[in-house]
Amino acid sequence: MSLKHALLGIISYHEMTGYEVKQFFDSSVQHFWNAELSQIYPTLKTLEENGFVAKRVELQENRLNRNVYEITETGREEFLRWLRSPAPPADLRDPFLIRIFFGVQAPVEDVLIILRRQMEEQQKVLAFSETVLRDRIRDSDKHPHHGTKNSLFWSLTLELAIAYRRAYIDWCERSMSLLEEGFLDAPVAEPEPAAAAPSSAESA
Amino acid sequence: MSLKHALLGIISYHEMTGYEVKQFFDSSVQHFWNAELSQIYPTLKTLEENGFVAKRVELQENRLNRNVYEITETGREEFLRWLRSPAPPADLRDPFLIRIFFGVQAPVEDVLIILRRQMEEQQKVLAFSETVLRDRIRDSDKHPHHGTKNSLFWSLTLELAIAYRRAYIDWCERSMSLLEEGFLDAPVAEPEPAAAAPSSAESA
DNA sequence: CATCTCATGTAATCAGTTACATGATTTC
DNA sequence: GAAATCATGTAACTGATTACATGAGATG
Repeated sequence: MSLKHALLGIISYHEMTGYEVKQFFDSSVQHFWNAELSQIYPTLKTLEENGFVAKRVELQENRLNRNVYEITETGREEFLRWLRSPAPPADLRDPFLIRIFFGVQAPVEDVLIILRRQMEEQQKVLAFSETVLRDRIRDSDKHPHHGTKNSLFWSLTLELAIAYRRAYIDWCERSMSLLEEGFLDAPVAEPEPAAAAPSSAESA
Repeated sequence: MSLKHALLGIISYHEMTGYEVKQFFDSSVQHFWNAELSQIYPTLKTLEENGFVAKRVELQENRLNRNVYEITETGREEFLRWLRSPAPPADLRDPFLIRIFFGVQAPVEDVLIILRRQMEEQQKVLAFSETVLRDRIRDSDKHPHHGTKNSLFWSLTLELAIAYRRAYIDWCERSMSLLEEGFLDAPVAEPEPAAAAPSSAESA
């Protein structure tokens, strides 16, 4: 499980509560990873059982006590071991491509519509990455626990995300052009005058 | 769940057993989706309960009977409805990027090593996509159930996968260059003559 | 004689999301 | 007075993988 190691990595910067870990996720690695609090809390517990982190309870008045986790020496070793261990290339798992794959089964116009919509969504994500997220990294230089070197690695991950979105958008454009060409070659959807009105069934 | 619709899409070509569906996965959509038999069989069952597919049992001698599934009219309607419905952009979930993100915590040489290894793995996937998979599409034109139009959509999905791998490889190269430059700027890992030998602990 | 293909499933486990439950303090 | 922030968790469910179980026929 990568989450365990992601948590170790985060806590290795400095001690943190589960809640703070979640904030870290939302403000920094959210473009390639995410985790809910309901997953973070139990994972911290098992990490503690494994001896990779140590818990310290900070008593508070009139509100829930804070469980502050700190990385242990074995935790740090385990994290570094994992960091250098080989990672098989992540496979693409994209539900949108399922739609495209079966595109013959719908009118070309409809496929063009979903392609355009997908492109727009991807553009939104890209825009967000290129503005908000990049600025966030720039600002992080000023903060403690996040020196310039650290933000170099942070931007590397962001640049991959950006490259991916750009490639996706380009692909949408190329696909739309191709389909428009193909549409001209074989105008199946046009209302033909005589006979054989192709109704829904038995196209297989 | 996308699997349900993927199965509907596959079965909409022509009736099939669960085993054949798995073969279809392995030979055509494997570059962006996968499913195990242990997931396919129960899913076909629920699809049947929903009335989207109909099961017919083909008796066989001396071996297990074949459960052949055929799409129903409602199944086809549901599939087309889903096909045109909007798909939110898939988010990148890449464990390798977690390693890079925390790259400061390891010697630069080690990060360069994992980057190179990742690049090589991505190149293998790319090579496979550009040879085997492309050929497979070309050959599919001759087969029944898979006309030229169908293979157009098939190649579209493959081209996205290829574009993604290429972008990934480029990014690996750029990242390695950047890190090599940065390494020259700040040679932290070099054996310094005097004092302060930085041993493992308290770097946070 | 071993391995692959055909053909079906169940059980256990893992990873992740959504919903539920609680409650004080701060900000708008 | 409502909503967001801080802070903890559990329970239910979904989606996917791995392991288990069975067994005939074909290929090498």
